[in-house]
Amino acid sequence: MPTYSLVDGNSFYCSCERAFNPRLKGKPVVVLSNNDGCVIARTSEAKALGIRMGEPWHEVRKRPECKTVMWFSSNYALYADMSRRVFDVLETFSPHVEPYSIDEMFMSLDGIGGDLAEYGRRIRSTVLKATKIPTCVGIGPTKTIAKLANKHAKDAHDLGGVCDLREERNRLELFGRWPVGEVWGIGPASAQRLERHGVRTVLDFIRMDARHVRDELSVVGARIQEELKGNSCLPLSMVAPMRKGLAVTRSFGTPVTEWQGMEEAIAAFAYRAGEKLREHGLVAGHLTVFMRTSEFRPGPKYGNQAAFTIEPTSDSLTLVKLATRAAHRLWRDGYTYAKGGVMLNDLTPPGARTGDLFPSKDPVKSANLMATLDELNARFGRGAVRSGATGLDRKWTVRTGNLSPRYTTSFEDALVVRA
DNA sequence: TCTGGGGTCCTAGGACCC
DNA sequence: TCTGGGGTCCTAGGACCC
Repeated sequence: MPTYSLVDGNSFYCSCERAFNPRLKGKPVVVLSNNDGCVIARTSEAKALGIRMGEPWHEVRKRPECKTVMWFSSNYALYADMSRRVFDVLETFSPHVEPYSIDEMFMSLDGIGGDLAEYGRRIRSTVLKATKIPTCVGIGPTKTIAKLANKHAKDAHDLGGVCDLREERNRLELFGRWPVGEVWGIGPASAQRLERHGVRTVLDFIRMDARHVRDELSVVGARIQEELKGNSCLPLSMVAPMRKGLAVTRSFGTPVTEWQGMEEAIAAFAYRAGEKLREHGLVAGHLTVFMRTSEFRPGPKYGNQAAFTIEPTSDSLTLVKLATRAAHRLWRDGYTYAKGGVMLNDLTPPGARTGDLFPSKDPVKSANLMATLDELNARFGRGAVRSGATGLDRKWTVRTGNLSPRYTTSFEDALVVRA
């Protein structure tokens, strides 16, 4: 059975600010989004004041008890640099580290003997010493369980920041108390659907009929259920897959009512999008432009987007020209626009042709897929599983028996083969 | 039993994540 | 005055092909 751990920086953005400013220690600190609009990170002291994630800062700062809160505009260059430092430390503990987000890293602890909780404590103290970033460590037989363990390590202060849920008997009692919505991948919509079936806790969910889960929550839910049962479906991938798209979008600081203002904004977004593209050494073959009125303010609502294929490019001026032309078609007079953006998709290295395979495609996933395809073909006969089967988690076209349904999804078969 | 079958590509929209 | 900015994956359905 594999062993995963998830190492997660506590109040990461705030901790980064604290790392360079000792006076912030023990004080309520928040980091704000672009334009200083909302709170996107807060220390435990700030949480204790009732400041919620995503709350508009202009509302929070008015509250008397929040007058003393120290606040920072976000500094993503700093946070990315701190994230890399944490990664470097973790690599001294395991050769298999997958950065999942700026503040979370999955690690494989396979083959590491002894007391893993003790190992986790050593990871924490080493990271803290080297980077001044406090962390929590969750350990489990699957990524999804490691994620839950990490959350528990954060909540239960008697654990010393480390929680090991490898043993099933240690899990089940906790699972019976946790709402299913706390599981990684189960959001509000899924939780509501499950509630309708009387499923409230993680334990309820594990005990739900697998086919039923698939019908309600698709393969995504089925995979999560397997993971919670202790069967690993989500492998570690150390190679970052090639970026699939990028976006530059903003809420406007002051609402836009004139075409000229919109034109300038879209041009700036497109220009910046081109810069990002060049930073990654890629060109884009698909461009999307959108604009919309505020969701929060009264008045006439309007929103629209235009998406189209372009000659692959990363040239900012070309992108600006194409994007503003598209924006012009979307523009309607008489509205107060609050938001807009430019998105780029179909990213490839320059000069790539249709059908090229890029080395940056995740080799771990690819190897798993090919092995699984081979096994399925061996089982159902050569050529039984055809293209279109692009992963464990996608459509499988299985040519056995009657052909009636257009696609036969045999996720269960895939799981059997894996096991 | 069965009312063409199998496939690709594209788009839109939903859901979730940090 | 002021309400984030990114991302990923999955599903469904239409157009089109042989």
